[in-house]
Amino acid sequence: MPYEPSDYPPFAVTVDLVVLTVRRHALSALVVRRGEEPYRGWWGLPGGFVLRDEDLSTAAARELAEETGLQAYGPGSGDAGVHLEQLATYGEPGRDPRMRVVSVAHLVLAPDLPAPVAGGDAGGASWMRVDQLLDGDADAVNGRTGREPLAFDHDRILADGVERARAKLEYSALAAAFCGPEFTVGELRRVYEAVWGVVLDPRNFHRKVTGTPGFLVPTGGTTTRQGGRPAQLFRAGAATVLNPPMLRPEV
Amino acid sequence: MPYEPSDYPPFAVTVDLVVLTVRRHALSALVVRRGEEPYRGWWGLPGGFVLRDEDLSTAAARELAEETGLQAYGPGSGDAGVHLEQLATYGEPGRDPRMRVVSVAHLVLAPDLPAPVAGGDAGGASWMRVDQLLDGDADAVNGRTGREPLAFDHDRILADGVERARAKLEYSALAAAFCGPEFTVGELRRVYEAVWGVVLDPRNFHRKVTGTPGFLVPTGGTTTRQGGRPAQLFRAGAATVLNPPMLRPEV
DNA sequence: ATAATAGTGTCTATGAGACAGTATGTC
DNA sequence: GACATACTGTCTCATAGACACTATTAT
Repeated sequence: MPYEPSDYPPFAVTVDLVVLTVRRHALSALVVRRGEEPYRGWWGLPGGFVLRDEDLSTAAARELAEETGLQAYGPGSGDAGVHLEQLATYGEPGRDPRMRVVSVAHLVLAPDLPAPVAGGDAGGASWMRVDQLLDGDADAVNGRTGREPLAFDHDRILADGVERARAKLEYSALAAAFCGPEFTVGELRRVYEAVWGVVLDPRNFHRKVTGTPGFLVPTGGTTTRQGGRPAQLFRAGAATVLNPPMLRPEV
Repeated sequence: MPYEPSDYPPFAVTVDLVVLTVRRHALSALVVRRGEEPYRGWWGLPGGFVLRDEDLSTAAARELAEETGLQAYGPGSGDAGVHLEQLATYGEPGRDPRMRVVSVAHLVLAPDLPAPVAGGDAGGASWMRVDQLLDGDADAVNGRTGREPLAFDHDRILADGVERARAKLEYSALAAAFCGPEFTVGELRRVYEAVWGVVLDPRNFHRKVTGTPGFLVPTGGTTTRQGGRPAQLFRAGAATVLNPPMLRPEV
């Protein structure tokens, strides 16, 4: 039974990006206005086709740079850049009306960007609050919430990415990926509060994160940019996994 | 810029399966002897091409049934069958010498099968101990361990699948997926011990799992198949997430 | 002074881990 | 009887969560 890959149906492979950041105390995602059919004029996740000799994570990093100017580092890469990891793959027949397209979604965690992102080949890019994008009962039977759904199955991809980010904050040191190179404990706490949508006790949070070895490294500096008493500045430590984990409050 | 998916390079898309079980106190994976080039005669993970109108998880379930006879249920499906979830996607150029192949790996957790699995279109299938398949320094500079590496990048896929399984036992109720429909607390403990490669205190384990609401449901029966005092039989409860988690001992 | 945030200390409830001891089957 | 496993109870230590209190800035 000599079967060759070329005997099998051809697929197009794309990467889609769930780029998350925390802006003004709200978890936000990067969306682009689509300039092409299908779903022309709709908001969607940034992404694009994987090139012939390109690895999946390379394609994701390239698309990220094209659409946002952000430099990513994959697992095990250098020290500068934002966090990028593979999220999941979506390949339902019919998810793209043109042909069979399999999309490998990636998750990017970025610090708050000073300038609004510069669009690539898409019409325009924008940060939108995740709670407004997802908003529970989307096109539920009666609940007209007025929000526009994203193109393709991007609502579901975004939801999966947000859930992954929320879960990873519990047992990894990734929260620092939402901050700049130097940050205070209070700023880190506000990241957790925005991503989880909860309020955390500042005192217990401080004790917890400063007591976890390898999580935070004091840089020696202080800042008063949050007002109040000057706060120590930290940078992310070498620890990548948090043990014991930081559990989100149950409600 | 009218760009169409068909303008972009064609990929073949496959699913590969990391099928894990616990046999004789050892975490084991299903491997098949390859009957075709490339890597003819090597052991590899079961898998195959995704068909034209087939979802990714459907393809994984189909390949699983073809090669093992196991019936899978995806997330949100019925009540019979083994656990199947998407693991990750591997698309490095050159991972298949024939052409560009992107493989969506899936993880299957199955109870110990009474009969050795019946092969599909592959030469033969076999359970092999994970510790023997992975075994630290594979083709390390000098450490000739004598083990044969798997075809393609299946060593890495297997390692990722094993790590996912180990991590999921901590915070999910998935350990029961390795047991039959009815099992004792001791049998469940031996699953944890085999997957994590540790020894757990039977008394504390018993207190922990029976005290977690929704994890175990007593069926009323008892068994002495492990020897000693008859043990209560349980089936998996509705709980899917374990809170607080069952942390693996550090060391 | 007031307000705001940073940081420390202290108490309590809960759970993990160590381990004594009892129960009930097979040989 | 010995032995194996199941199960219960008790103790100790670590940690999460609640919250009082002090410290240091801006206005």
